[in-house]
Amino acid sequence: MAETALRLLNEVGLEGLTLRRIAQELGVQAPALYWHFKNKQELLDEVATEMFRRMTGALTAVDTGTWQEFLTGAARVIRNFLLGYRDGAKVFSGTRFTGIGYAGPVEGMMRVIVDAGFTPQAAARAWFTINTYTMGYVIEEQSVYPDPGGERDPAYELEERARKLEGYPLAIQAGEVFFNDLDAGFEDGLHAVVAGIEATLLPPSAGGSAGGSASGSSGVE
Amino acid sequence: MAETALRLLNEVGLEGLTLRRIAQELGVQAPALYWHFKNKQELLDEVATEMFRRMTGALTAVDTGTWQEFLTGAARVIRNFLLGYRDGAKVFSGTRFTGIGYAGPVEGMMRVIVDAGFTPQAAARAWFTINTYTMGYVIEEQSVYPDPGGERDPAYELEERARKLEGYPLAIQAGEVFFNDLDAGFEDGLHAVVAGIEATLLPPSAGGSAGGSASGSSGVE
DNA sequence: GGGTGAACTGAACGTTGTTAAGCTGTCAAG
DNA sequence: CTTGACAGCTTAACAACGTTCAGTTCACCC
Repeated sequence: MAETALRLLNEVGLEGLTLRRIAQELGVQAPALYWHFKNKQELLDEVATEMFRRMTGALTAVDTGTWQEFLTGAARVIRNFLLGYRDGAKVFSGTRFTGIGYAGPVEGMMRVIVDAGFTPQAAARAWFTINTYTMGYVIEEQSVYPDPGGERDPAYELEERARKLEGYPLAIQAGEVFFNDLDAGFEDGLHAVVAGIEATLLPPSAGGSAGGSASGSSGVE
Repeated sequence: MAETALRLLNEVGLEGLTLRRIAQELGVQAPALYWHFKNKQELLDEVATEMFRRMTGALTAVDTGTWQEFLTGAARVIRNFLLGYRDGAKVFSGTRFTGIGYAGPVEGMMRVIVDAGFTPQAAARAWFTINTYTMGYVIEEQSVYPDPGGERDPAYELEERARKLEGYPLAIQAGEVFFNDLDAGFEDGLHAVVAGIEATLLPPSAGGSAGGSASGSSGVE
């Protein structure tokens, strides 16, 4: 059922994923879904959980040679999976997992990082930072390339953009860097984040340099 | 009008921001809005643009002493602004700017980074990476703390979480690190990203170490 | 073979984004 | 002064959405 919704997601997108459409796909009337879910959000949570379930297979197969290889490998797996579903990143980021099926995989991944010499706290920060970057990147990416393997959204045509931004050469160039080679862009940012984790979160004992914590900043405007 | 919608956003949230509600706030009937906007998405684009407009003031006032100070300062400004609006990050990430008002500020920020010794390409990557991290972080953050200055969403209660995840100590600890001190979490990740940018994107001439580009990876599953 | 409960149907409700057609004022041109 | 154009709005309505509720079907069990 979550499987059906997930398959449908790629055909109709997130905003086309209505309860009536899902029910139709199941050969059932819409209100029948309420026997299985409290509301639509709970259905979406189940969809996200199913996505994560499918991820974990590839995720536990990631090379755990060095922690750098592991983190970059894991980030690539996550990105590729999210890109595999229409609005994948949006669905994933907007929902909470159901059940506790995620606990095992999370524990395993944390284990790898901790065994590489990170404190549990630093490991969590490292993992969260990598995840945050990956999710943020794919959300942006999927608004430029809305469907998996499809064409660029016409609103991002670079020539017209360059024409409009005449007089702002760096802004034009920035746009071209953003929107042209998204694979390379992800890799560059990923390498930066991993290098930064080594420089600021890995305790000195394990080959890094510093291992500080942070200050606090707050207040709006 | 975009100002009205933006003010309303903080009262009713993104899902409560209906056309009828906005119209009511303006002392007008809902279809009147269609004289000014093609559809709701265009209205939301205008809202996001207005958010950015308000940001640029604080953004151009960021200390440009070193590029590190500038990037961390800019990231903090962006985060604080996004946190200032309910669902701010979601609104911001789901919409494209209207007009070309953003071009000047973008050009200015790129200028700062380029003047610090980055190639235009590396500057764009650096800026994009910082932005991606910040957006990703705040999206996650605002799903834990939905309204500005408000309380944590009850779904993220840590004690109950710890009870459910008994037997997965690292997963429990990871959750506590995630959800407890989000200011410190942002700062830690931000410092890591900045340090990584220095290590991988800043050309050797300007005091860094490496300045490589990237490979390509692709394919789903 | 009557009862129990899971799984579903049919009809309906309130709300949403959006469209179409028509009304009201302002203001310049004749 | 009238006329007409046009910006800006209203009223009415539409299809589609998430959701609720009362009732129906069907399998299984004592």
